[in-house]
Amino acid sequence: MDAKKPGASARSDAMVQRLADTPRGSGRRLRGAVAHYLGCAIVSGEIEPGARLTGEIANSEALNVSRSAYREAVQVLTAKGLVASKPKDGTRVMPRSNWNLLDPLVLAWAFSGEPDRRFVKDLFELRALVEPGIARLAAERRSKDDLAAMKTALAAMRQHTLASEAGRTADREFHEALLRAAGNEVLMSLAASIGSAVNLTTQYKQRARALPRDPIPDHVRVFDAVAAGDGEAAGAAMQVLIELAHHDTSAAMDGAHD
Amino acid sequence: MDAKKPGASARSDAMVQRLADTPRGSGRRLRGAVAHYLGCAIVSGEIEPGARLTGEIANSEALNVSRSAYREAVQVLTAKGLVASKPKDGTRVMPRSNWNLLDPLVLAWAFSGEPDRRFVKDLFELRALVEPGIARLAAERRSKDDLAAMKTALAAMRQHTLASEAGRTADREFHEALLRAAGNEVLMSLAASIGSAVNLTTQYKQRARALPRDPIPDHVRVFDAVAAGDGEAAGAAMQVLIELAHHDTSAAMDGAHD
DNA sequence: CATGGAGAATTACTCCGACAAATCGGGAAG
DNA sequence: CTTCCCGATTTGTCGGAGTAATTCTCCATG
Repeated sequence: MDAKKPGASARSDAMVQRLADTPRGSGRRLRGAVAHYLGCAIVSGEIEPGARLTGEIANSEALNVSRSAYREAVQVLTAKGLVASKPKDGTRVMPRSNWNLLDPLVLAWAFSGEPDRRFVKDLFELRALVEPGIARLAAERRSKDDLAAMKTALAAMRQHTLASEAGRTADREFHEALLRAAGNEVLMSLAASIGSAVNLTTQYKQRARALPRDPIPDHVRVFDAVAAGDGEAAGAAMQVLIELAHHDTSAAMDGAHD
Repeated sequence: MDAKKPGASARSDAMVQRLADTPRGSGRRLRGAVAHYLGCAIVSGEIEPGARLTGEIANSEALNVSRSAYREAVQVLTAKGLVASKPKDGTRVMPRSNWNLLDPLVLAWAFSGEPDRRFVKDLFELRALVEPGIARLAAERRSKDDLAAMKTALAAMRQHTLASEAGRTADREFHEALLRAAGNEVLMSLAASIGSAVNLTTQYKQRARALPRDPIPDHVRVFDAVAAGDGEAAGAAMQVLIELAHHDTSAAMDGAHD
């Protein structure tokens, strides 16, 4: 059983290829590429929950990486709740309910292929729950510095459009300032995850060449309400902003039927 | 460089001791213990953000573990956003904003010592934002099966008290059934994290021997509203439930001044 | 004096091969 | 039929060696 079971060898080559394809720019190490490869395979459903991964030795050889690198990649997946390992039983994919869907990397893997409609809907439902609340808290607690930061971010958004990298950075800074104003570390952590998901959907929207709306007025409404200290208005304004974003994203996904 | 720099050796012994203290029941491997040790040290602030961890070789020797085990532990921390590693620069603790505070393990580390008042407040703020929304969605979408599951869980809660393990399990099952009814995977993932935090605070409440309130009526109100399909009422009932829990927890933390 | 680039030092990263520990399944003994 | 033990399988841990990336320093150059 040493040599060429042609099927297996063919798949190995394909795996090595896909692994080599995952670009790993500065900082993305080999183990990161392996984790990316496995993570995508799991999140996309290619490997179903309950299924067993091939043994470490075999799998690491198939990917042409050392067992150490492979194991470290598996540790990453384990840390995110995607798999669990036991001696004799091997490494098994955990049920979806155990996955840490809010982890930025897991989100990235989920969006690496065609994003699942259902998943996007769920994400926007979460945003609709949380972000208005953040806006409300921010309106009640914002300091002068917070307002100033939001103001400059808003100005930058006006100058560069949202199509440019600078514009998107300004958008992020606006939301980050809002978050700081809310003064809640846990919400910050959650919002960071959501933010990375937003970036991915935004990217996707652009891929579909749908950039239909000027987001500035909506942001201004949020800012005004926060500046006025009106929590209810801030929450309402943010809710509108999210509903519009959801609408745009849905439209982009519908349009991308090609 | 083999023998006794007395200071370093003393600390090594202490570290080895603390490492041996972390119990690791079936499934908790050595690397898990190392991750626990380092995670606690970081989350507790013992190692401040921006600080550099000692090099792999030195640190793994200090803990009396192999470099492989140590590295895999660090991978776990990296996966949770607590640290980042670069050649030449070493492994540095990331700023708190980068931490994945909603990860169950990170939460466990955060609650391993005296829980931070501020942190608990932030957590309850998140619960106050999210859980009423979950209840509302559940009321609008619940199926007959969901209602049945909630009913049986509620009955179990009545039978065993919340002081027993069976009672707490029933409590978890109630909330899990509610979550399934809401039909949102992302919310499920988030709620799982929150749930683990709730367990920890509950444990803490009991440590402080404060178990002042009968939680059944509140749960019944939520259940009735969900059964009736009244989203607003369900959200309101859940909000009350959370406010009471927050109140109890705060009281327990005040009482635990000893 | 400022500035940019070549090189040295440091650190994490990857690889390898061997052994230990844990777990599961089946077979022997009661 | 139950219980216990033994062996096979798979992950877990170990130690050491060499590679690659990043930073810092220092010197040459403008």
